[in-house]
Amino acid sequence: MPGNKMPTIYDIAKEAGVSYSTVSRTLSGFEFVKESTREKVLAASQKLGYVPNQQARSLAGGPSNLIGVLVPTLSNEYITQIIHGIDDELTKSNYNLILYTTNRHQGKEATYAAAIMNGAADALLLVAPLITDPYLDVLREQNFPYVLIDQADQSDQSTAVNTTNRKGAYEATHHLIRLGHRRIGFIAGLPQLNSAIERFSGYKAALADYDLPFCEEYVALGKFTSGNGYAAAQQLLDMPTPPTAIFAANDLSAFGVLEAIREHRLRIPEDISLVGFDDIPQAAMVYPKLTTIRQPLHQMGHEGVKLILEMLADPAMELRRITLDTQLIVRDSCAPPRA
Amino acid sequence: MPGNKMPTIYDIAKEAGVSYSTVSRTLSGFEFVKESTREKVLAASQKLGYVPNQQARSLAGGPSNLIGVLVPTLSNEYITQIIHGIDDELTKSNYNLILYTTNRHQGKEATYAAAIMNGAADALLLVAPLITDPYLDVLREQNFPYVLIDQADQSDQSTAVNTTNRKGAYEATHHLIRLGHRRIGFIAGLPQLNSAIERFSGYKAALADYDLPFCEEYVALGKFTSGNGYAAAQQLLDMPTPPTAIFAANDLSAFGVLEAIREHRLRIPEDISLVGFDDIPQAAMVYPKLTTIRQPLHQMGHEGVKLILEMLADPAMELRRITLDTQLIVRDSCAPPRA
DNA sequence: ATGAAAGCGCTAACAT
DNA sequence: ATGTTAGCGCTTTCAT
Repeated sequence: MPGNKMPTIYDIAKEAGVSYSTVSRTLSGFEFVKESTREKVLAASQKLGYVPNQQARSLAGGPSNLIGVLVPTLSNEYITQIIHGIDDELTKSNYNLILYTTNRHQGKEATYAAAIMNGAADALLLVAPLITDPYLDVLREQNFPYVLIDQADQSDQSTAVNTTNRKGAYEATHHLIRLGHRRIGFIAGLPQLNSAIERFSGYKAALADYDLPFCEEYVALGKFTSGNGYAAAQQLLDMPTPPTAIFAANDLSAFGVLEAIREHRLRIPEDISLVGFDDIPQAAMVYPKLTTIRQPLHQMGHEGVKLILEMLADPAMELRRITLDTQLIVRDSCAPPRA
Repeated sequence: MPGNKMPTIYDIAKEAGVSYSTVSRTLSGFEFVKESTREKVLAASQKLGYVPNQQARSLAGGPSNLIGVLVPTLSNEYITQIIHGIDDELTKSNYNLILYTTNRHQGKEATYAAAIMNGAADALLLVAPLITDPYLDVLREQNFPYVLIDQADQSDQSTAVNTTNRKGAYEATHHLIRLGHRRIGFIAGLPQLNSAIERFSGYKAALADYDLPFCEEYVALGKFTSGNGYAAAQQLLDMPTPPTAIFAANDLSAFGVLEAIREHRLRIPEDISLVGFDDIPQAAMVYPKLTTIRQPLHQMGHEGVKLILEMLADPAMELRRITLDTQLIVRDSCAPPRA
C-alpha cells in the first residue's frame, strides 16, 4: 500500500492543543464544543489538510457515508438512467455511491449484499434485483436500510419505488387495439422480474377487455435484451399468420424487434406496428422513432434516494411504497394494420 | 447503525479451535498454514457465513479491494460506455468499483481524490478529469496508483489510456474535404480537455493540408454537450455564408447540431453534412445515422483497468501510455455539397 | 506452523 | 465542555 502520510485527528489534536476526542467531536458535528476550541480545531485541520478516514470512522461505529447501489448490468440505458438519477440526488447529500454490478448473477447479489451489510455502506439501493425474498429478510432482520427500485418482493414488506407497469402495458396494448390491430404479439421480459410479470398481465388484460383472444403463440421471450428481442421477433415473424403489431416489454428488446422486422423487409409502421416500454433516450432517436411507454427513470432514482435518506434519518420509518406514473408516448412506429 | 451481528474472525477461531491470527492468515491467503487447519478454518467460516469486513481489513493495512473511478458526469453515454468497460474488466478481478461523480467540479475532484488516497480505495481511475497537474503530483508523490483515461497531464508523467484524437479529427475533416466541402464548421469541445485540444488541432491540420483557409468564425464552442452544440450550430447556421458541413467534436454536441439544422429546415446530408466523434450507440440510431469517428470506449475502460491492476501487482511499474486507434465510421450524414 | 500482542484511525461511553 | 479509556475487525510483527 502507498506510503500514506495523511494527518490524523491525533495530529490535529497536537496542533490545536486539545485531546483527540475533542477533535473527533468537533469534526463529527457534536454540539457541545466551545466556540473557541472549535475554531482552533477547524483551523488546525485546515492547515494540515486533514481528510477523515472513512474506514476507521465506519469501523468505530460511525457512518461510512456510502450508499451501495446494486444493479444487474450496465449495458441497458434504462439502468444507467436510473443510476444517473440516483447520483444526482446523492450529489446533494454528502453520500457517495458504491456501485455493484451483478450481471444478473444471483450469487453475486447475495455476496454483495452481505459485504454491504457488513459495513461497506450505510444503506442499499437495489435496482431491479433478482434477489430472492430470504435475502431481503436478512436485510430486514438486521434492520439494514434498503429500498427496492423497480422490483417488488412477494411478501410486500420492502420499501420500494415502482411504476405503473401493468397500466402502462395495458395502454400500450390498447393503443394498438385502437388502431385496429387484432393480432398483437408480445415480447416478454425476464420472468423473474415483477415488472415483466405486470407488463404481461397488462397486455393480457387489454386483450381480454376488447374481446381479443389471447394466443400463447404470439408471446415470445425477449428477456429484456436486444439480442433476445431480435430472436423472439424472428420467431413471431416466421409464423404462418404473423402478428400485425408487436408490443415489446422494454425498449431494448424493441430495438431487437426493429432489426428483425427490417431483415424481413417489412416497413414500420406501414407493414407492422411496434411499441416499446421505458422510453430510454434512444427510443426517440431510432428510425422510425419508437412509440413507447415512458417510465420516469431519473425520478425513480431520485425517489429511491429520498426514501433511503429518510430511512437513514429515521430508522423507525414505517414501510413506504411509491408508485410513479407511466405515460404513453406516441411517436412514429405505429399505424393501422394493412387492409 | 444497524445491529450488525456478523461473524468475525474471532468467531471462526472459536469454531475452528485455533487462534484468530491463524484464521486471518488462512483467509488472506498466507502460505504457511497446515492443510488440515486451513480446512478447519475454511469449514468454520463457511458454516458461520463469514464475510470479511473490508473497513477493518483496509484499516489494518490490507487492501480495500476497491477501485475508485472518478468521472465528470453520468449524462454522457461516452462516459457510461467507458464505465461499462471498466466494470466488465473489474468483474473478472475481485475488485469492486466505487464511483465518484464530480459534475465537472474541480473542487470535488480534489476532495474525492484525497478521500480515495486516504484509504477509500486501492487505486484510482480518472476518466477525462479536469483535475490539475498539482493534484496528480500529490498522487504520484504518495506513490498512489492511478491511471488517466482519455486525458493527459502536461508533464506527461502519468500512466494513461488515450486514443488518436488528432488523427481522428483529421480524418473526419478530410472526409468532408474529399466530398468537396470547402466551408467546414467546427464545434469545439471543452478547451480544458486534452481530447478537445487535439481534435481542434486535427481539424486545423486537415484544412491546412488541403489549402483551405482556417476561419475563426467557423469555430463555435460546443463544450461537448448537446445543448451547447445546439447553440453553437445556431451561431454557425445564422451566418451570411454558413458552412456546408459541420464537424462536431463529439457525438453529443453533434446531436445538438442535428436539432439546430432541423429547425433551420435544412436536410442532412443534402443541404448540409455532419460528422461527429465518439460513436456512442445513439450515433447509429439517430436519423440520419451519424457519420462519426469511433473511439473504442469499452476497450478504453478495459485497458485502464488492466494497467491499474498491473500497477497494483507491481508498484514499481514504469510509466506506461496506451494509445488506441480511432476509426472513421461512414454512415448517412454526409454528402457532397450542393452545386 | 501457530499463538500473543500491538495498532490502523476513529467513535463512544465513561469520567471529570 | 473536555480528557481518558475501550474497543470496532482486521493485519502484522514478534515470539515460540
